[in-house]
Amino acid sequence: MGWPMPKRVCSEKACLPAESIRRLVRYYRDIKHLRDEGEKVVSSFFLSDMLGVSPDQIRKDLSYLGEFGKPGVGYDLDNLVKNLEERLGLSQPAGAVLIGVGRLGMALMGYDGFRNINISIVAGFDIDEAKVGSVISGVEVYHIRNISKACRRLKPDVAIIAVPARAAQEVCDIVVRSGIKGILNFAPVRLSAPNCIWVSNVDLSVELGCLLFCSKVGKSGEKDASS
Amino acid sequence: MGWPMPKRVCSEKACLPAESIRRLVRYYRDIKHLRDEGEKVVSSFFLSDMLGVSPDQIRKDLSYLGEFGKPGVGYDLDNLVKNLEERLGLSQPAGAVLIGVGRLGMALMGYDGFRNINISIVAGFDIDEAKVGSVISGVEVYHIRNISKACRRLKPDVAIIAVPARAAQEVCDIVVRSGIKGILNFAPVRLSAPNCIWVSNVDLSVELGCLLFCSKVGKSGEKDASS
DNA sequence: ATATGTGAACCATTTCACAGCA
DNA sequence: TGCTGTGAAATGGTTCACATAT
Repeated sequence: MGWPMPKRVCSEKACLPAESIRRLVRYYRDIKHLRDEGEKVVSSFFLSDMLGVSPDQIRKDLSYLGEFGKPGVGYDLDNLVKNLEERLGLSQPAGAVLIGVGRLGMALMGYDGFRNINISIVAGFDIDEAKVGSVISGVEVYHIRNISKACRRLKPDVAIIAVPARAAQEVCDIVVRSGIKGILNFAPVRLSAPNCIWVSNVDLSVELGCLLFCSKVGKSGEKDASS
Repeated sequence: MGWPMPKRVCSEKACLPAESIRRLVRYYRDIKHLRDEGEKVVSSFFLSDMLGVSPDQIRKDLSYLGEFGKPGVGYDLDNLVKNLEERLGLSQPAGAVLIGVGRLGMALMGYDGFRNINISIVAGFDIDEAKVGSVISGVEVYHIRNISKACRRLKPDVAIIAVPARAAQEVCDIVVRSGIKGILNFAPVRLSAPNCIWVSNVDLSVELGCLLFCSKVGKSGEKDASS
């Protein structure tokens, strides 16, 4: 039984909550932006205002990856960005293949937010011959039957599945056989994959359904940081 | 300071973890599907296999909303679906307005997964005059300046923001002034909104970045249910 | 015998408090 | 003094175990 993201993730050096990773990736992106605006040094308190996360939480999250700050001073931005990049595995450009060039797939191929974390979509795949050979947002579309061949050439780090629910498991199997180790799945189904494969689900209906529940039956009280 | 989803949500009757709500919405969708296939009664163990969540967790989640099962028997599917629908606030059709008819916006307007939880997008809005007046996936597109007027007529329950990051806060302000109580935000920025507004963020870059971290530096160990 | 519902135990994350360094 | 890094405490979600109903 393959299974979705655990609540805690361990590397050689550290073991940290999945929620911390989420926050750290966001810190990285937003802190890099701050650096690009010319800022030099920041404290966890300054970051707290910017990111909407408590200073304690920020320090704890950062401490999972190393010691990047100077007591009494704060964090040197250049240094912090470089270290986060390194520790998060974002220091060299990563590639993703996208399977399913429908409306959502096309939107993802053109989504320029991935660039901010040094990830780019290197190829698209679809079963529809009419789409094969086209170039969308600068990315070429191939037939699904050529995934394995393309993966040998492009060496993508992860795959994004944006096909209809009924086709998702089959695509997942193909992708796994092609040597991919991480899958971002937009299809509203539970994918079965070997334990060594990381599967992360983005379920748009569930997100919208949760929000509706909160806004209809929830009493708005104290709010709090999360995704 | 407006703020993203708390970790716990309280209604008149109950107070439950946000993660439970996520799971419950998913239960609802998948259990309804099971019912439509003709199944009559299920146990939490059966559902566990189907949903990839422990039977204990399922019973606990369901118990937050009420008592829907019969000891020694299981859950009557018709009854369970009806109750979940009711308690989750999904029993009557809900409407969402979508702001930002770019590639992602168009994909969301055509996303038919929302139908499974009785939510439909009732109008699209954009600042681009070329898009105004067009009909995408059966939904008409209006100019952003007409949001308030349209909201008075359409009474949407929630708004979906799919505009570029730089425009998101302004759109958020407009939407809040129009009386919307829940916002699903796809822009990678922290929105500022009054405390009585629920804001849920879907950050595609962060999701992909997390996955990359896990698949590059994470040691694949025991897996576990989540989003 | 079988399966639910739930209080209690357990465990992980967040928050707190402070030692230590600039 | 100001701020980081981190053990320790507190918080809260998940798992366990069992009383209860069929």
